[in-house]
Amino acid sequence: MATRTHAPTRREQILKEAARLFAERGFHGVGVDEIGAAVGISGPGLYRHFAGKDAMLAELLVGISGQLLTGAKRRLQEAEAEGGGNPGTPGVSGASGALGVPVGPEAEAVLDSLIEGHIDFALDDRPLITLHDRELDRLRDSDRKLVRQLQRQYVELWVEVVREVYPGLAEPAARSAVHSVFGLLNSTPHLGRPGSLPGRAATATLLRRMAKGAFAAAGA
Amino acid sequence: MATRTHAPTRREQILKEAARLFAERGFHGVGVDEIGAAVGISGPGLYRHFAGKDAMLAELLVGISGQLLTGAKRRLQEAEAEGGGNPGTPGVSGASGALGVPVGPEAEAVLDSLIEGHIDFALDDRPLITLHDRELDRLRDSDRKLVRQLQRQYVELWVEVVREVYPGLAEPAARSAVHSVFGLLNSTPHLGRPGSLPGRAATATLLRRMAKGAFAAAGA
DNA sequence: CAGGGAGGTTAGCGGTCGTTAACCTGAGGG
DNA sequence: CCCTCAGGTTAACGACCGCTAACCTCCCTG
Repeated sequence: MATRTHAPTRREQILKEAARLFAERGFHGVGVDEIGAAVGISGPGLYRHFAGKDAMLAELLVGISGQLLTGAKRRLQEAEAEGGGNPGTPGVSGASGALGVPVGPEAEAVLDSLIEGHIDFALDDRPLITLHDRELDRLRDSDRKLVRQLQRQYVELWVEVVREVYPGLAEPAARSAVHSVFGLLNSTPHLGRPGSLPGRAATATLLRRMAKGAFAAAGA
Repeated sequence: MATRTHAPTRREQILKEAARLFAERGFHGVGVDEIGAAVGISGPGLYRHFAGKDAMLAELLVGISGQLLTGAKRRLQEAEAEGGGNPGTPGVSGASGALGVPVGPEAEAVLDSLIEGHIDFALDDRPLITLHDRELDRLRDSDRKLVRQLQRQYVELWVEVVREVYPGLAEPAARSAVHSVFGLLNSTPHLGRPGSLPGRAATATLLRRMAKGAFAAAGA
């Protein structure tokens, strides 16, 4: 929450409006003139800020994936520090590597935290969540590889935590379960315009309960 | 399952390939030449079968929505007949109207059946499931209205059944829960190509368990 | 007070795309 | 045996779109 308290720069305005338009009508369905018009300038003026239309999409998608992954890593480390957890055993789940996943009851708290973070993101940046799994194929190869790598790390982080909480889940099943819960949490754009919702807090609570219930049912 | 045992006609070939391409690269990202090439003819030959590119998308989306709704209605009626259920009380849930929803334990069986049907569809027609909630806005107004109406009926049918199974759920919460479970079930396109999956039956079982777990958690 | 760069503008080019026009062909029926 | 017509073909048109070129105009700074 401590990010970005300054006034939004032009670039940020453009990215925000571009995200909204891309989410509404698809990358190919939006012209650069429309993006420009949405921020008060028109057409080719955008090229003072971005190399091209592709570059806007790339920056959006890389930003989303990175933000999700960074937040998840932060939450995992916070839980690790808070729990005082096992300084000598950075990883218990076999050949996993990059990050130490807490064990036992602490793992469940981490999973809750991951769910909470993803819900916040899905509710606060609905256009971005839409783009994130819809327009990936419109990227240049190098950008697409980068985004895919970030997404994969994010998924793997969830999978490790989920398997710690539900040891009965085999790895492929856990991965499928994680993707399915992402589908559940990312359904917020379909829940009607923000106003027909029963309130943000109530929606978040419902989503959290459903996600936990889905995981629990998967791990039975 | 009894539908379409005959050899596929040209129109059906075209629709199938168009659905795949639209799902892969988006409606605006696919040219008519590519669609034609996918069925062995090239470019404008498609116009012997469809009025235009828009018409293909419209037929696909209307077909999907109608198929989902029809299947759901059929399952509801089958359960009604099988349960022998309450011929004098066609509807117990207040001012609902079009269809009689069974009460009590029968309702849970109906919900299971709805989940089963949706999973079958999501696993068998992944491109269509993708299009269904992605390219709706590219339709002409009249077609879009029709599709929206069919989708809304489908959702309402689920909502009625869910509220019968979990009477504690208020209507807006039930609607959100239904949309979220759709998100969960429609996540199959993200589960990797059909082959990296742990097998269709295992995937279906996992999805079914998670959907039921999510509903149960929502209705607590 | 020059001057230079940041951030706009409009005109226009080149390519792509959906669609139409005009033409061809092979199979079935009177 | 011709005629028709379903189902193709290629050529081409018009619109649109991403992007560049050329130019303008403040504002800030030495």
